[in-house]
Amino acid sequence: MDKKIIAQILHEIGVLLELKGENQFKVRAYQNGARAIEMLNEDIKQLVKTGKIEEVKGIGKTLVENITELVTTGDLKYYHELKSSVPEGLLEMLKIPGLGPKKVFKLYETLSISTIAELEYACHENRLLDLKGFGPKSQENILKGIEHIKKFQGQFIYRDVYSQAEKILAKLKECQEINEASIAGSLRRFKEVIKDIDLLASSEKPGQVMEYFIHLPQVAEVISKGETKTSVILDTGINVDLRVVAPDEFYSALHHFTGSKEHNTTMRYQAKNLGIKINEYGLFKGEKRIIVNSEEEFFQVLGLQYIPPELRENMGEIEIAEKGQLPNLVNLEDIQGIFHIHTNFSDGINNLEELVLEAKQAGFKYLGISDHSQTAVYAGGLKIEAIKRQREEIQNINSQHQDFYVFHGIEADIHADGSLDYRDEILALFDFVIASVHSGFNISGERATQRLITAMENPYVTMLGHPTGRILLGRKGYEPDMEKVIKAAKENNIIIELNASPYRLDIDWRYLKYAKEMGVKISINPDAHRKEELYDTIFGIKMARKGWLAKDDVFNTMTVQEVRDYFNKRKKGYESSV
DNA sequence: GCCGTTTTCGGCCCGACTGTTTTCAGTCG
Repeated sequence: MDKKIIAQILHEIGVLLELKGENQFKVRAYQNGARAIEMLNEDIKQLVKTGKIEEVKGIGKTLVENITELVTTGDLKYYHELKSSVPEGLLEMLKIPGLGPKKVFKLYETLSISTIAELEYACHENRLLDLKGFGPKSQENILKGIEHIKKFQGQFIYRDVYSQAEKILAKLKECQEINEASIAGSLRRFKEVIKDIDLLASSEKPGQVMEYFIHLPQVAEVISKGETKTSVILDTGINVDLRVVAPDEFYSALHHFTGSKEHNTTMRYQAKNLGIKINEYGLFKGEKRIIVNSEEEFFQVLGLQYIPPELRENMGEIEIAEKGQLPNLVNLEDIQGIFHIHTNFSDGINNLEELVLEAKQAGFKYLGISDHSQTAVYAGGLKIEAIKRQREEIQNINSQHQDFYVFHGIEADIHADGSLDYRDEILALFDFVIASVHSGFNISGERATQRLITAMENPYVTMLGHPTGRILLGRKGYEPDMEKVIKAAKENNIIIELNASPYRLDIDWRYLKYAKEMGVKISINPDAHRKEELYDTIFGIKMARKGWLAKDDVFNTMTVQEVRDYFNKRKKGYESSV
């Protein structure tokens, strides 16, 4: 059992205790404990074995016992007892805006409501009206919330939200009463999935700003409106929160509203040690406010290096910033070329030449073509004859372009047993081979892990494609043990793909830091099926930054000559071993 | 439930807004 699952269980215990009306500080202790475990660098089994787990801050006597039970038996009796005492539907009900643990439990206790469906029915029957703490407004809002959840499941992928946020922001900047405005929240932190848009503005006249905001043409409904905080729903169904602060509060507020909540919490502890209090209006030493004129200055006051928004997830960034050792994060300009491109030989829309022209225009120096392999019949996977034809076409293109190079690769399907879709002598024809899973998703995590590892042990494989097969908000993917997969990549000298399709963003950024520490290179691949999708590379860059990657950690920041040398060296490696 | 050199007891991060109240609990970020 790895630390991620342990952290999840501790977190869930916290939520369950909250639902049962337990002491809020006990709840917090479990949630702090969950975070502490998540942030560990060491192997948790080892920590338990050596007893060092007791030394972890936030883990006391009870949590040590619980964690030890989880690690040694793979289970926790207390967790099961707790879980069985709380109906599962109550956790679902927490997703309805305006409903927190107290109210959910009250509904359960007094009206025996334990699912969203039951709650919806009860609202239609007006049964919430007599309940203390509830009234007609809350009943109405709950129904709206349920409708919203059903319609949109309450979440959106980054790409679909960002352009909307930019448009609203541009409109705000036109408002004369606004001094400064910015995107904040999870969108500013480049989270792959977004719940709502957070915007921040500064003004002397917040009331007028709010009036201006709610009358924007995209606004479909006003949820709440105050002097400093207003929430609306756009015609596209997404929530937007606008906060307005005084001009000299802007940068400390920007930090506050960018979050994450966990990052802010740790920042407050950090500040407290220096005798400074942080709230959304600024930094305070006693009664006296310390005014800052940029976010850089905000961090400086607290003795920290500037932490870019994408790193603010409480994954050790504050500690490292204190030492001044944050990485210099990779940029789009560092990318020399891109791999994992589909042409009309398989399921891509464009031909090779169209893709090359677009790539040149985008400033790339090389492309790595990788169409589907023969088993992927649905996607027009390449038969042997087509491979040879494509090879000739690529050689032809390469002879025409002096300042651009096309590498010939393949996206080879990984079969259920981990074997690849072509014989070795066919795989040997390519400059590079991306091994990916496209079928048989319903396997255990253990089998998925073994399947990927077996594929990576094939000496002809260069890269592992979209390691979990997830589709954001759509498909969970097979759930391999990513730490084992990354270790195997290291042992077999395999590059791991960060699939930059906004629907995938797979490998998950949460594992990038580990891959970096292990010295496994990451390739940011757009998985483009049409020329416009070459530009999806930017979403991969955002995730790479979120995962702490610097230029040197990313394979396709290498020049065309460096890539050629790398592939040639690999080829020699397996030619001599075969 | 966790923590600690002012403490082994009594604290634990902070504030806005809503809907319910008639001064505030609950939710949210």
